[in-house]
Amino acid sequence: MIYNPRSEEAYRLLHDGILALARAERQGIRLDVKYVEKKMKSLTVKIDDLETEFRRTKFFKHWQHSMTGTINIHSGTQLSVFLYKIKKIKIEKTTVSGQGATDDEALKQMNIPELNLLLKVRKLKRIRDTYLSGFLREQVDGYIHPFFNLNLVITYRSSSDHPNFQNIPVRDKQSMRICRKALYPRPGHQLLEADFKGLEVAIATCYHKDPTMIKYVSNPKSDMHGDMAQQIFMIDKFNKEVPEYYTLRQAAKNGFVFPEFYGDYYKNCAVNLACGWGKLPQGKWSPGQGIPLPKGTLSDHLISNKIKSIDHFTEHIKGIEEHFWNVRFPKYTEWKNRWYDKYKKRGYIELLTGFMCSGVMSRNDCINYPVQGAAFHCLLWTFIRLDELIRSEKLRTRLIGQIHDSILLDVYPKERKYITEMVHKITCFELPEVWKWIIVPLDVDMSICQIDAPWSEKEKYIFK
DNA sequence: GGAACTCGCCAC
DNA sequence: AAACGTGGCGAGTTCC
Repeated sequence: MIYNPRSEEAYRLLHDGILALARAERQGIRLDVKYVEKKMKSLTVKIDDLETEFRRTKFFKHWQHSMTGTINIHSGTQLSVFLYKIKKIKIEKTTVSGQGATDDEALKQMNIPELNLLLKVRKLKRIRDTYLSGFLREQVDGYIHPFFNLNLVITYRSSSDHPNFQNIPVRDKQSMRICRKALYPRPGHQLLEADFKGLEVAIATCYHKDPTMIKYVSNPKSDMHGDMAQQIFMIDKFNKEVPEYYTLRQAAKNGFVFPEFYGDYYKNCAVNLACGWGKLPQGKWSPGQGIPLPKGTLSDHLISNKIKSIDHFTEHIKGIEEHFWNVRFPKYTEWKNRWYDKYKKRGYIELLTGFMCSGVMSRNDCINYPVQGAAFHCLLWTFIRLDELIRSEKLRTRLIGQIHDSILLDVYPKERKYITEMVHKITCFELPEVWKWIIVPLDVDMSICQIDAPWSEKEKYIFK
């Protein structure tokens, strides 16, 4: 529901936005149908081989004898019964409904080699049955036409379906290559991706205006995640060019900073940091454990700093969390409290882009929704402007997709220089000019594929 | 035989 | 006091 003085502008954003997105839907993304069909077949062979291998193991025989009906090795329910009721493995992790979990994390923890076969099969099946078969089912004359919705997400973000273009694998290299190798530019064209850099952090800063955060997001040489890695892991001379330290920086970013922004708390962060990212065991630590560092391993380093167990580490992270919110970013904390109090008083919150969120919201919801929503609106505004530009100048480049803070274009190579300059101009200059509430610089990262190359072959693009 | 649910997992 | 936000989707399972 939109009911505020800026509702006309807010309305126009969604009106123009959905039209621009509909034009992208109509354009579509080129699919290599032959490749997908071939790959699905070869994946099927691999999956069958792995399943055959699994069925020969003692583990499987035991499972089979333990039950009366026929086994479905892909049934979480059956696996849960076998692992926790028959084999009586102690439940370390439960599902939301309280059953013993059988997800990746739970199975890895058990250290049963046969389960690794099952995990491999799961991954390959997902590639085949979710992504490749989805592409094939949805393609028309060699093009997929993902939908982009503006009316389904509570935070005012978009969603995508038929097929979902916003969850194609990227982090896992094998899955990324297989899935993204299916998607091509038009003949003679090249795929270009433009991503806002740290968009949600920048937009959050426009709400809370914490001076330390303003410095972090305004100074390209500063490095919040590096600083947090240095503090969390107690590194004297931190240098993100050192590969081992870069890993710690990734851990700090994805295992502490972002979860804290979303409202997580230190206990979860500590376990994820140490056991997930750092590969340390739960309980007491011994020398030589965990990921390697320039000298020794993570456990060696932490033990030398008097942190000898997950409990010690959790206490340490508790201190880091307190420092993070009370010393490093106190104005951010004040804003969170003020913002939530305001919601409790009025029953709604207002986004910087003029939209309202109301209804029952938790504290975390109140703090996250306006950031997610306004950040996506920056993307949508850019998308609309690019769509107008491409149509008014009758360019051959096409807008073909969008993933929350990034835009995918199918670029006519002769227009590449012009398009990338315009993307830069629109995102970094025009947008903050029009929306005065954007008080920190915005920046955009671009990556590109060679002419006629698929999406899996993306490289960094330096346009300046 | 389909609707609704749970679980697991992909993205940002 | 509470304790990570938003989606889509496939497969298995249960309910009617």
